[in-house]
Amino acid sequence: MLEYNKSIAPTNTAHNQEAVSLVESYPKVPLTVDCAIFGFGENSLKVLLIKSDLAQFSGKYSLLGDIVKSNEDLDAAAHRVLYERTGMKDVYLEQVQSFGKPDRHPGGRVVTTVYASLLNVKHQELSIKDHDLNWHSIDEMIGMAFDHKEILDTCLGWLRKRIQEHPLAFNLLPKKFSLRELQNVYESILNIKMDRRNFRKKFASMGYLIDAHEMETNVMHRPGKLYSFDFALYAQRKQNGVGIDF
Amino acid sequence: MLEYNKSIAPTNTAHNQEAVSLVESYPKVPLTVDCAIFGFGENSLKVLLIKSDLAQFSGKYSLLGDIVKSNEDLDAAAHRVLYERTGMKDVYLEQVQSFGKPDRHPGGRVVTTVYASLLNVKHQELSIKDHDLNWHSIDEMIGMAFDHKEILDTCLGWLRKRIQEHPLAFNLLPKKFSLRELQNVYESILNIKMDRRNFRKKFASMGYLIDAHEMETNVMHRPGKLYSFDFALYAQRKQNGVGIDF
DNA sequence: GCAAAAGTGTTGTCCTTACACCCATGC
DNA sequence: GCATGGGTGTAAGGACAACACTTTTGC
Repeated sequence: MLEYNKSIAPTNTAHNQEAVSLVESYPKVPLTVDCAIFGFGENSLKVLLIKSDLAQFSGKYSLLGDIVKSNEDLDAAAHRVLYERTGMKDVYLEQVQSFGKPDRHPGGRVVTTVYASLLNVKHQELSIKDHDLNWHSIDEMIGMAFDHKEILDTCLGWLRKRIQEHPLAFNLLPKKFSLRELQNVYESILNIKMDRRNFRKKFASMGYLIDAHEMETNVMHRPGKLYSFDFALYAQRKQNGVGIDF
Repeated sequence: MLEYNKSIAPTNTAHNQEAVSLVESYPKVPLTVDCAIFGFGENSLKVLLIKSDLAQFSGKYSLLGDIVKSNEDLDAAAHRVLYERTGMKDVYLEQVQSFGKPDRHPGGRVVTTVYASLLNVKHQELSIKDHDLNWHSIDEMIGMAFDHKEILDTCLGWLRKRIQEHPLAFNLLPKKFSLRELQNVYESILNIKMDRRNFRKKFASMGYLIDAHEMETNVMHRPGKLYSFDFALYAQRKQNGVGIDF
């Protein structure tokens, strides 16, 4: 699935001239990517936002976005935005949806393809601070530019669904984490309370947690054991089609 | 969620001029929509395809697509394609994903936003027959133009997942259907066999099936009862947030 | 010693699965 | 009367939810 067909790369033939002429006749629209960059810290889910460029949206916040270059893959554009804004490479990124209402941008028709990205906040302290780039707690509703509130709501819905079916939580945590931290991620994102014993049993029975043989430090209470997630085992089981729940 | 913010409609102010100038500086790309139109008939899942326009893809098939007009909403464009190709309005349509590899179209850079659509084949007999428009069984792999094989695979994955969580099957069936027809839809799409008794129990317990007090006709065996799906009840329960499985 | 969270098992309920027999209809 | 699918119930197993007490550490 999703195998890329390399046989369609342009060649200089009569056929190709026909195709080129066709495409040249197409209307063109400005295309952007926006990234909803989620992170987790201080026991709550956060999203990275910048202050809007436009005077019209003065004081309002927007998602991290940029134009798609004329010969750039959409995924590549999203990774580039992330790199330019935060300095991070090799970050988990997934396409969520495209938004194309004709009046969603006050400057005219702009279609945007939205990606969601999950970061470990701790690893991001080096980030570039242009445009008042900052983490904002999801709960505090702040004024947002364009249709970015709608987009963020869509991404949050996406995240809530995905985290129950895929091991996304581990992209929001350090490599080694305690079970309490893991549960906090789920509770914050889903906005529910979960039973600690059942939560631990569930993850223990899945068999993806590797005991790091380390303990928490600098906590004001009994320290918990640290674990890491067995991404290799997960990939292997997924490949084998063995029934997995997430 | 997904509430549309009407406050951003263009106005003729200095602010707006700033935004307009900004958007005018953006690179522009050709944008299309493609529809993977699924239907169900003769006990198998089908997809509507046309013969490709391009000589380069002579004999190959492609999804139903068209350009997005410069001031057209993406959803509206998809509905328009559907209407122009099949004559149908008010059809179930959902955005699946956007594809933007720079070389996916031999004529140059074209980004496409893909929608999946589910039709009742029986209702489509009036359809326009341009470009050799025809239903093709999903199983028979046929040569496809562009990256439409990849796109179709993505849509099929989407459909398999969605049909287990949402009542999409009823968009592929007549208003009144037998439980066997319903089960056939699930079995064809998921490519599995299901136990008839458990299947019936499951749907009976959900409470969404309305007894039409009619029987099948023209079948070579004992006729089954016909049911319709209680869309109103489904919408109501969904609204109330009562825990539902699909 | 007190506050705060770690760690741990059992029980009941519900959902899912597996499975077999008689019935109604067309031919 | 035979072929084809319609229609039905039960029992076992697995997953999930509810629930309380002891332990370890920092202060």
